[in-house]
Amino acid sequence: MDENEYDFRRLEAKWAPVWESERPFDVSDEPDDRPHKYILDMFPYPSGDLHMGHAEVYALGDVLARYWRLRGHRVLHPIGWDSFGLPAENAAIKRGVNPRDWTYDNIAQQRASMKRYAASFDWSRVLHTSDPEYYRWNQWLFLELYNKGLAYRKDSWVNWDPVDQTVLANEQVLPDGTSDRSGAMVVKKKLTQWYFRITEYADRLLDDLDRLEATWPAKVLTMQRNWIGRSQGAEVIFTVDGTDRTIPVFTTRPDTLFGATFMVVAPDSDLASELVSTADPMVRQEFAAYLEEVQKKTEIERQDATRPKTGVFLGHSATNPINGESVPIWTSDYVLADYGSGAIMAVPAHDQRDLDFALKFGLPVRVVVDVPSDEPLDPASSGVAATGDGPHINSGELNGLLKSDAIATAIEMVEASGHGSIKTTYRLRDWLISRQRYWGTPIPIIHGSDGELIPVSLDDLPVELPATEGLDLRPKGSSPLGGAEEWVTVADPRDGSPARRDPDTMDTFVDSSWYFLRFLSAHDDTQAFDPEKVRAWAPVDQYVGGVEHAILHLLYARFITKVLFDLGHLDFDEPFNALLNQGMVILDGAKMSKSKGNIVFFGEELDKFGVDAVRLTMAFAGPPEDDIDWADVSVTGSHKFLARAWRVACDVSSDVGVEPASGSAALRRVTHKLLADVSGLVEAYKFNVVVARLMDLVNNVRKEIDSGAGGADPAVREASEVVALTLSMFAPHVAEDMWEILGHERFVGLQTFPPADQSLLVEDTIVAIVQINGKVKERLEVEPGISEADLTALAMDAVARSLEGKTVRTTIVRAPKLVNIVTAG
RNA sequence: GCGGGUGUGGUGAAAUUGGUAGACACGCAGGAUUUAGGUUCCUGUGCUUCGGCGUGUGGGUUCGAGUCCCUCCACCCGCACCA
Repeated sequence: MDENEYDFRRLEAKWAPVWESERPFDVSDEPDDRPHKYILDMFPYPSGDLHMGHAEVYALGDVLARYWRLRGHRVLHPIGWDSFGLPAENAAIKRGVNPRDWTYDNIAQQRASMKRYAASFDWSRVLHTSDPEYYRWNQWLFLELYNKGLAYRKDSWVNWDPVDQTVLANEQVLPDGTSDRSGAMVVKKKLTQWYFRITEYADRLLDDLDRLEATWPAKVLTMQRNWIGRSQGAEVIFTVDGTDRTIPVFTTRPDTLFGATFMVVAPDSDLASELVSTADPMVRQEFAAYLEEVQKKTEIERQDATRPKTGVFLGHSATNPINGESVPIWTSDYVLADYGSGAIMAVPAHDQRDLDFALKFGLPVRVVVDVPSDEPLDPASSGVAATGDGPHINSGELNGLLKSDAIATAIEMVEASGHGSIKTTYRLRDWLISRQRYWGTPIPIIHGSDGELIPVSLDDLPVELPATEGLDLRPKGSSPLGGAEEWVTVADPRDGSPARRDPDTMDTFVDSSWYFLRFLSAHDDTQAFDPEKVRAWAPVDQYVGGVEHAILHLLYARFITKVLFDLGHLDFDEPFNALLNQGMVILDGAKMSKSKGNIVFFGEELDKFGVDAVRLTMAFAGPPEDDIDWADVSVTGSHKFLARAWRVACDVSSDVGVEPASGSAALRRVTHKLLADVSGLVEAYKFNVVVARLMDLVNNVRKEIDSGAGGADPAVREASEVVALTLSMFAPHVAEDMWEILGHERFVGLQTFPPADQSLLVEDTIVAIVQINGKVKERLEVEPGISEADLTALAMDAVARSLEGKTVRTTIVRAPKLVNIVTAG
């Protein structure tokens, strides 16, 4: 190997061991005066080696971490593994390996790849969520929620695979309604599961999004707002005729109460079965058949709004509290059991779904809002519901009122008679956290023989997973942990009688909802996190990760943070001050996938072009939020640029510390303009522009060396040092080597940017443009301080020929940059 | 259907507050060095009938619009019977 040739393999082999032994980016617990920054990349799931998506997120996250160090901040940039989860278990079943071995083998591989990738992580704080040292505190968190009444059990309808005998996530149900594992038609089954009461936080989760407006992507804010789906309206209470059973309904349009001509109840609700139990045998039979049909439908089929309405009459009627009218009660699957009260008042004239149903089953349609339109058409004959505003008719005291007044008046009316009130409803459901899986955090609850739920004492945590030996991990409808007889059987803490552990494990999103706090006290075995460290570092200043977590992970982490705030463990209630969602790395316009065979492998790219070239390409490809099509970018180009930058450092022949003032003013201006602009650019995530400016600076140094004063020019040294510093954000090996070649002590990543010299930023001359009627005609070199009058005179002179025979009407002057001459006619 | 976003050269993309459109690259063409190729260095490269024309379409505001407003078109993403 020639030391005078740029060779990325040599540089990687040279520097990786140095960083490995010196650990320049570990953050100690010693106090430090520098301002703090907590930069966090979403931690990976260990499902094999790293892929190009990881290459992007860890390249971009490292740009930000390294940037803040260069700005003189103390930066915490930790990494860990989200290592519980289903793929480990699937691999275990399929290949007969131990899920633990599979997981930790993959972690070892990813860890080696990450080190090779040279991200500036603090390797002293690594955590794995599948370590008992971590999930112990996950269990502590569960108990904190349980004690606060935020973790509870309830019956619910879940996706059930009748062949594999297991619960499936919605994502595991294919569009045709079959299981992605067994191919069997998925059905609904009612099971008792653990939930976290996230709905209690719906308002705060929604309202606090306003505080993130400037620092989170608009897309994520919108998605979360839609997901929470706050809807304001009223609850109105109907009464089943001949009984004192009441049915509350939620409506956003209480003003249309006079137009309610029937009610609809969700077929899978308790109310429907209760009502039908006292109906004719004929009705009962029809209902039973309908319910069976509905339950055969998948969630996907059911959500198809274009499907014709179906339903049956429930054999009862109810009284509308606003006008005492009796209306029939039907059931239909367009009403959902778990939204609102699972029952609605149907106003077919003013709601399309109700109208579709009414027309199908011949139910009456009564117009109560006179919606002005070009072609007034009766909804019953047009088939189009009138959803607009207008004066109310056929509505007693509401007649003549417009929507907003009518809503207020209607609510007053039902409130006065004790039949309703203002009400807010949410789309957000409570978070189902039970999983009938092995590879997760055991739920720290003991079931007494009397059915009592007994939380495991904090002293007995962690409840460790039993060994897999002798366990049947195959899906069978209940958790494999239930088969670990010795593990599951415990003495009831109350009286020593036989009791059983809860056999379920927690959703792995629980693990990741607070991991950013654990990094602050990764090895503390006395508490989940140290409040002192939390005060020093949290919340996270900058979070980096994919948009696929826009709802789930980010919503859960926000929820858990608010819970911990309420419990007094934190003094902030939003976990991530700023969020960057990087795009995907795709190939030939499509997402990479094994089946399509369009995969670029992380390791192969590093072998071919080197770590620095791949990282630089990630930053230079375009705005970080956009997808990178690997076919459209040039890693070779990045490699060539890095070699060019490295050679520039080799050509510097002045001494360390040489006074730059005597150097080329033109080159110094380019150098200092970059220094002046780099902060704004990085903080606006314009990494691609920083790289472009860096290339420009290198081109300028090259020119100065080759055709200017040469490598001895002090400005060349100054520029090369700024190149090394700036480049360290993108290409750590090249930057570190340049720094050494330039005669400095390592590490370049621990230096700070010199301040930009403002006096150097002023141009000697600038180009003013002369326009006629807004079109550019001439360019003039002028002094920056030129007066408006002088500039105008110069401009007039420059375009005199074009102005011949024309009358100048007015002149717009923006000295020193622009003159626009407006002519008449 | 509802909500959010994006449209700029052959390609990836730049463009403070409205003020030189296409920075920086890739690709391509030509040249120098070397010469087997590659590397390195230099020059050119939006279109053009050489008048001009150009930021998806059509309009508007303005002395001036990629940027602001309206219309339409295309594509991407999210949600989708949520009462």
